[in-house]
Amino acid sequence: MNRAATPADPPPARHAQAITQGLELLQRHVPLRKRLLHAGDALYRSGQDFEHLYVLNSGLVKLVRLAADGREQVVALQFRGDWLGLDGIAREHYGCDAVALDTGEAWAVRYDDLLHACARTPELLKMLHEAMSREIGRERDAMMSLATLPADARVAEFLRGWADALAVRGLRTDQITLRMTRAEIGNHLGMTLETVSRALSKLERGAVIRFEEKGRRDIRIPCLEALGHFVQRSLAAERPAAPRALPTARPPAPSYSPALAAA
Amino acid sequence: MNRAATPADPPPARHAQAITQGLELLQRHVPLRKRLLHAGDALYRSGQDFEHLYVLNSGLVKLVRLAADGREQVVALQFRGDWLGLDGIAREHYGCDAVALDTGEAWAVRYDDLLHACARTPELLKMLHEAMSREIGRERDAMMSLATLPADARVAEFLRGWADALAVRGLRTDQITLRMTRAEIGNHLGMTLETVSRALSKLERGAVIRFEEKGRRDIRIPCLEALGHFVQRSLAAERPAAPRALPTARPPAPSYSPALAAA
DNA sequence: CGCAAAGTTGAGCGTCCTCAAGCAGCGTGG
DNA sequence: CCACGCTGCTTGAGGACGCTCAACTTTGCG
Repeated sequence: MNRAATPADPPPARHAQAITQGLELLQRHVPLRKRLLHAGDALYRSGQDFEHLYVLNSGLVKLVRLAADGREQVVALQFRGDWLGLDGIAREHYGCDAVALDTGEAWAVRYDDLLHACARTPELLKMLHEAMSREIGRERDAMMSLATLPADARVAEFLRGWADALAVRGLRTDQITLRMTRAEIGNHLGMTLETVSRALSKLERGAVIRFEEKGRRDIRIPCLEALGHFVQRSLAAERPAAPRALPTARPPAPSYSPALAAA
Repeated sequence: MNRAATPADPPPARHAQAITQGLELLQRHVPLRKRLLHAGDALYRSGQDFEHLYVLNSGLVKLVRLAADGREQVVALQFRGDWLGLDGIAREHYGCDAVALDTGEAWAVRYDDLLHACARTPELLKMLHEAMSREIGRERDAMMSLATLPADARVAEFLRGWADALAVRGLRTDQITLRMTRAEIGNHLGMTLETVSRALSKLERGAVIRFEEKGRRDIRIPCLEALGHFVQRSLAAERPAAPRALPTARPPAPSYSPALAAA
């Protein structure tokens, strides 16, 4: 459980270990209060004074942003090892509600304590910065999904992202239990619950996913790549030739293809 | 220019000073290389090795995310005082192209140097964390715009955000010079250039904005609040009663209304 | 002066939203 | 135990918002 990760391990296992080791590091160097969560519990709410960061040890949490006019938006889903409350640092108030979607455990860390610990344990600081950096990247991916994909593809991409999150944590990716209603998924993806439902039905008809016997909240993913292919087909269909590239970017276009080229 | 900000200053001036003081702090404690930018210059490109963070001292930069399949997405606009390259920390490669939209100056800071300086100057670390936290918050606001607003309102909200960015920096907000084409704005907002054009025309007809004499890239904003009102009217029109609240959030709904209640 | 790039505006159409009806799972109480 | 109601899900029909295609105007630059 705490042997060093080696290059011989398959990548998902390496990542899962990194998360576990990060949690151990945290536990060893920073005073923390563990908090048990049940589905529906709010870890914190938008507008409350910021004092703690939280690291999710298990379970699943949604972050819901609230606009002054009453609009709500599920801006992120957080899994084991993810940090919660990062948007509170700058404003000194949390910017979202953090609501558990499942039973789990969050570790509360006073931000001040964390900073002191970071001063003596640089690995901790590195971990925090990577968490924030990753969060920024994830949000940008989400923006791109919202802005460039049709509804069906957005749902497919959402499932792929969920499966990726499981893979990184060393869990099986051929089966996802959605712990959200269609309305929540739709809200997160910028579409109505009916459109989510239709998109899932379409994915099932295309044999990209399958529903489990009882309950249409458990989804089987026979082949992960098929989800990606579905996205690409959606794009090819509505955009036969050139993607209307932005004028200012990349005159020659080098050979590497970055961005989503992770594993 | 470097007197302390006092509570007597109006809020925008306080923020502008904070930015200036932050830049001075940086300059004083961290080795940095200044780099002059012209419109179209790329500060760095997606996929390049991450080594430097950049702080914008003047000018305007867009961040463009590139998907493996060729899609491009303008994910953020950065103004004076903003940090660039934050999404590179976790992956050790930049996740976007950073392209100047205007003449300006960026300060390059080696990330390692910055960390060393932070160890001895906690204010620096605070500044970095606030920048990252703010970025996360901004991106979430953008996501909410994309997911919940109709096209017209999204354009109005975009202008409001731009004006806010100017206000925070102590600049006049009654006039904006868009340094982007309609296509770039549309890409950023998840709509076509034609829709951007129509939305701007509609805002002009509604006397919410006015075009400057020559060139329709300079926009006058007689009244900042009018932009917000326009957004609210768009929402009220298509959603007469309840906003279809998410099931799990806020049973009672307290009295404070957070989120966008800044400045 | 002429060309290319950017912007505006209109007409037609497709995707997705709205509204509505029906069904399935599930906890409650008679 | 089953009726009942509630919440969540699915599916269809119709309509609207925004995209596509196209023509034209304006601006900027060599």
